[in-house]
Formats: sequence, structure tokens, C-alpha cells
Amino acid sequence: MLDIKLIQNDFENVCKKLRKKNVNEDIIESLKEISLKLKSKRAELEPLQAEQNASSKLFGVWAREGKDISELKARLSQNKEKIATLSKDVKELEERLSNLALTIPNLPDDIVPQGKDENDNIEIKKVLTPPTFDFKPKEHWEISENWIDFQRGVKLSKSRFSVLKNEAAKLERALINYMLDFNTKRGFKEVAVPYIVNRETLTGTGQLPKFEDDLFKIEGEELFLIPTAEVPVTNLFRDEIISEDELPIKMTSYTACFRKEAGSAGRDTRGMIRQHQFDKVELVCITKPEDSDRIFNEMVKCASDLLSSLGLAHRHLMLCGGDLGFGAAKTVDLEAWFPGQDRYREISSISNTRDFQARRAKIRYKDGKKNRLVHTLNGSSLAVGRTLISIMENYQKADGSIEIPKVLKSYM
RNA sequence: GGACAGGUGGGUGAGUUGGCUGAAACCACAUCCCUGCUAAGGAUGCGUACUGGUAACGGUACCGAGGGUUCGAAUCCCUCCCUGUCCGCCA
Repeated sequence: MLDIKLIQNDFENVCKKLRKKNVNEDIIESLKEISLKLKSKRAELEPLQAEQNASSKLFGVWAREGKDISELKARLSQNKEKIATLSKDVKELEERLSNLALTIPNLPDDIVPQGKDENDNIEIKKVLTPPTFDFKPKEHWEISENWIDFQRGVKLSKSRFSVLKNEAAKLERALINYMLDFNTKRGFKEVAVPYIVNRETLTGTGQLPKFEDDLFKIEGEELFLIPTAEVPVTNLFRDEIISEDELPIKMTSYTACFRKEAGSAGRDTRGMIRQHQFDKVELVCITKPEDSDRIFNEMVKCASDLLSSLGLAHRHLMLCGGDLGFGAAKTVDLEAWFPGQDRYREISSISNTRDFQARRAKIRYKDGKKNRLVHTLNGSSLAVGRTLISIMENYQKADGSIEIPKVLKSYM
């Protein structure tokens, strides 16, 4: 959620920044309007309430002393009606304000490049060189007979579900453990969290109210399957005031993730790139505002080093405004090289949401005497399924076998 | 899922014939004083959000959530949520 005061005081600047994210500024205009209207209504209401409170106290005193209270009572009853009308207005405005505010995305940082979509993202750097093959490398689904069973995944569930077998199942497990250990060594504390969460939790991180269609909802309950560990892990501190010396809080968590992939019809229908259920090891950090850029770089480096340690060539991309997610102020994507597809594909995404989620989720810390919003950051380190198939494509041999990266051998 | 008991500030916990309680007391915490050494004592401060004011200092709202009764509710009524205990069920 954006800071309403910022919208009131620096309207032009907010609009300018949101334009970069392709947001219609009419919405901001009406947000500003409602907030101002609300403020003036409140200014009308509160003195009346003050009077009512004072007179009601008097009422009690007079009644005890046996004074005549009929006139006072009449006045209070009248005032009561005015208050009722006004509070109804205030309440309505509050609701409209929060409904609107909850649907407006975060402001992008100034360094975020202008751009419409993924084609305008900026490559920052490449790490490692893609391997060369003396045969034509296959795509992962062509070398996966004994590893991934797509048909039976569909039989059990529906399209975009798959089953891992034999070495693949084992490799998946090895990757999860390896990634968690890797992240833990860098100071991220491991947490294991629920995969099913409520509406407040999803609102805190920004998935709701706007993106309900992307989520699997539990029938008959106000509960949803998590689309990423970012949701439960960040919300661990929802409605809490953290003491300053606990920051930064650096966490890593393995979870399964569930996404409807609404709107991606026809994209990546083949293979395991885009599934409704996938495993991911996530990094989440809660920091003081002044530390969040530093921690952001740490997270990017952690994920990038993790890829390097697996011998996977990859590149860093700075996402442009148009490709930036709803809550992100800045995002760096890591794309791993997929020889079979002959291209880089996203395998990690690290975002700084600054105080956007913190304001929604009311995550604050005590800065001396004052409570201030924290910054929250999240990033994959890494998407396990995509890492698995990246390994398959990068480590394939002419005879169709697949080598296991050195660092994983002790995990198999 | 059924029965009963509860949900108050960072913690413990008063407050249940509605008004003087936004909330006692204790603990924790912060600053200061005394003392002087791995102690004790004393003073003051210490919820959150919005809002007025340069500030001092005020106002409003919040005692699980939402509604209701009333001039006035933490205190009464309704709905929901959660926790504990017992029972049932289950990896």
C-alpha cells in the first residue's frame, strides 16, 4: 500500500512514478480526493464526539446528584443522530479508501528502467559461459523418460502437473537440502511454514484483493494455497513491532507453491517450466529502511552464487517498470541458460518491496522511541523444479544420461 | 465435529449491579538519583493509529472481530473468529 500522505503532498511525483508501471493516474486522483474528503468528514465528526463524551459524563454526575437531566438528554439524543450520520459517511469513505489503496501497485525505484514488458528489461551481467556440446542438446522433456512422468501427472490432477521419478525425485530432494544449507551458511535462518493461509495474510503481501484469480482457494473456507513462501514467511511478523536489535531478520524457507497460472494459457505448455505446483526455496528479509539496498544485493549474490556453485550459466536482469510485479519497487531476475531451449529462462526473482508490504501488514520496528515501517524483501534461491530441468539440459550427455553436479553428489 | 471455560496494554493480571478505567497492581523495559561492584533501594517515563498545535499540550478511535441496546459499554445482547480443557476422529 502506498503512503496516503505522500499522495496528498507529492501527487505529481507519485503519478510520474506510477506511469512507469503503466498505472492509470485517475485512480490516484480519486484516491487523493477520497482521502481529503475523509479527512474533512473526520474533522467534522470528532468535535461532536468530544462533546458527546463530555456531556455524557455530565449526565452521570447530574443523575447522581438528582438534577434535572431531561433537557441534557434531549440534546444528547439529537447530537447522537448527527454523529450516527457522520460516522456512517466516515466509515463508507474509509472502506472506499482502503479498497482503492489496496489495488494500487508499489512505486518503482528511480533506477528502474522505463519499459513496457519483459523485452525492455536490462541485462546487468552474465555469469559463467554456457557449456558447449558436440551434439545437439535436447530439451528436458526429450531426455526425461525415466525422470519426469508428464502423462501420469495429468491423470492424477490435470495439465501442468507432473510426477518425478527415480533420480529426478532424488535430485529434487537433494536440491532442496543443498539450497537450504547454502542459504543457511549465508546467515538465513530456516523456517518451515503452512502452505495454506488466510485472506489477511495474502492481503499483507499484496496477492489479495487484486489477484484472487491466480490462487487456489479451499472450497468452503476463507483459505488459500500459497503461491510462494514469501506470503507466509513475510507475514510471520504481521501486526508486530520488532525491536531494533533483531533486525535484519534473514530467513530461508522451502515450500511447495501453487499457482493457477491464469492468463498464461499457451505459454510453456510443454515440460516442467510452468506448473500449477512447484517447489521453491525462498529468501525473505525484514530490514531497516537504510539497510534494504545492501540486503537486496546480498540476496541477489546468494542466489547467483548458488547457481554458480551448481555450474549453471546465468545472467542478471534488471526488470523494467512494465514488467515489475505489483508489490516490487525493484526486481532483479536471474535467468539460467537452457541449452535445449537455446535461451535463458527465469530461475530466480529477487525483489525489494520497501515499505509497501510492511504498510499493508503493519510490520514495524522501534527506532528509539518511534515506530517505523520495516522494509521487506523476497527472492527465490532457487526455484527447485526449474533448477532441476536446467541441470538436466546443461549436464546431459550424448548417450542421454545426465551427470550430477559435483556439489550435489553428497546429497544424493 | 460435540460440551464447558475463556479472549484486557510487551508479560502476568484487576476491572463483570453500565458512567470517576484507555484501563489498577506487579513484572519487564528506558532515563535519572543513591550506592558501589558482579546486589539492593529510590524517582520519572513507558500501548497503537489518526488528528490539532512551532512546541507545551490537546482531540477521536481501539479492551479478539463485526453488529445492536443506551445520553454513556471493556462491562448488557447477537453473530463470527480464536485459545484452553474434556470427548469424538485422525497422519
